[in-house]
Amino acid sequence: MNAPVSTPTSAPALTKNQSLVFDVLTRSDAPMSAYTILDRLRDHGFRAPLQVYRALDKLLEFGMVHRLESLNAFVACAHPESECCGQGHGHGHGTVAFAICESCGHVSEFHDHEVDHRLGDWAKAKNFKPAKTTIEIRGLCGACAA
Amino acid sequence: MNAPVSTPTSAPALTKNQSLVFDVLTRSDAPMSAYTILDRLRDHGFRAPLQVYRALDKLLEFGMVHRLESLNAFVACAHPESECCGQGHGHGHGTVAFAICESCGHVSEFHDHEVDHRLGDWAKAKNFKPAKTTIEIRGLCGACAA
DNA sequence: TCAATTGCGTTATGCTATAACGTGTGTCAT
DNA sequence: ATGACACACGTTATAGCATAACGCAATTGA
Repeated sequence: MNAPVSTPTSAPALTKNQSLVFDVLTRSDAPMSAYTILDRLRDHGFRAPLQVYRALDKLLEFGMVHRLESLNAFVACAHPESECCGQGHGHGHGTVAFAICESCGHVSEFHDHEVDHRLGDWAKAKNFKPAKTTIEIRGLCGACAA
Repeated sequence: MNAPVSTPTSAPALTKNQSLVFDVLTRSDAPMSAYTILDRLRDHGFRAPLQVYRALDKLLEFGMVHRLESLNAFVACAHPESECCGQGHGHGHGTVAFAICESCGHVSEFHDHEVDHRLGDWAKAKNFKPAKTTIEIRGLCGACAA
């Protein structure tokens, strides 16, 4: 009774816990820490951090969620159009960047092919094999910079 | 007796604690966590994390040390030539990127003007005011990818 | 049917970071 | 000088983030 439930639609089937965590992240308009997610899900039977972290690990693996390293927090992927951004799944469009407003907490996810390319060139030149690339810009969004 | 001691050479004068922390980081060829630094400095009278974090805060402010967000660790700035990389000090050359080897722990610091420029353009277009930008590539260095 | 895999729940623990308090010491305008 | 201020420091306690290690339940597939 703990196996993933396949959906009629698409993408990897999520287990109950994974769905709950993903839903919470999707509804949020700001990044959430694992412990905040845990608190939101107490009513649904969550008791321990590991329940959240395990679900997050899978969602990260599926490319449905991103981790913001500079915040120790998580967001749902902003462009769910066709299987998303993952690296190592073949599809997707490479590295994603984030602009994080330090005032309102809003996060904009975007992709810049040229940036990707430049970093890839550097890696190639140095014989470095990239596994995962993090790009996070912290500052003030248009609304907050007013 | 706790005030910074001015050196004959240059740069902001460091206090004793700041010097100790900076020295430890400079001698290390891999990033160090605050707690690892603390352990290295027990013999020099360090007893509590705050002593390390306070020194690190200043060193970060001076641009002499970088924080690796994806590692929760710190490195000495790799290009001490003329006052370094800082943002907000006027000098320096903008955002710095890091390539982190997940096998040997070695970190390469570099700068790509074009990447900087592209991210700056995105920000301008979105009316986003960047304060600090993080770029970290994790993977395998040439030696370890062998 | 049996072994392997995967998800789950629980308890305990470890690592990372900061809050809040008080002390000492320089600076500088009065 | 003296008092106000800023800053570095030391200490204790606590908050916030993440994982180790155990065992159970269900699914899969040889």
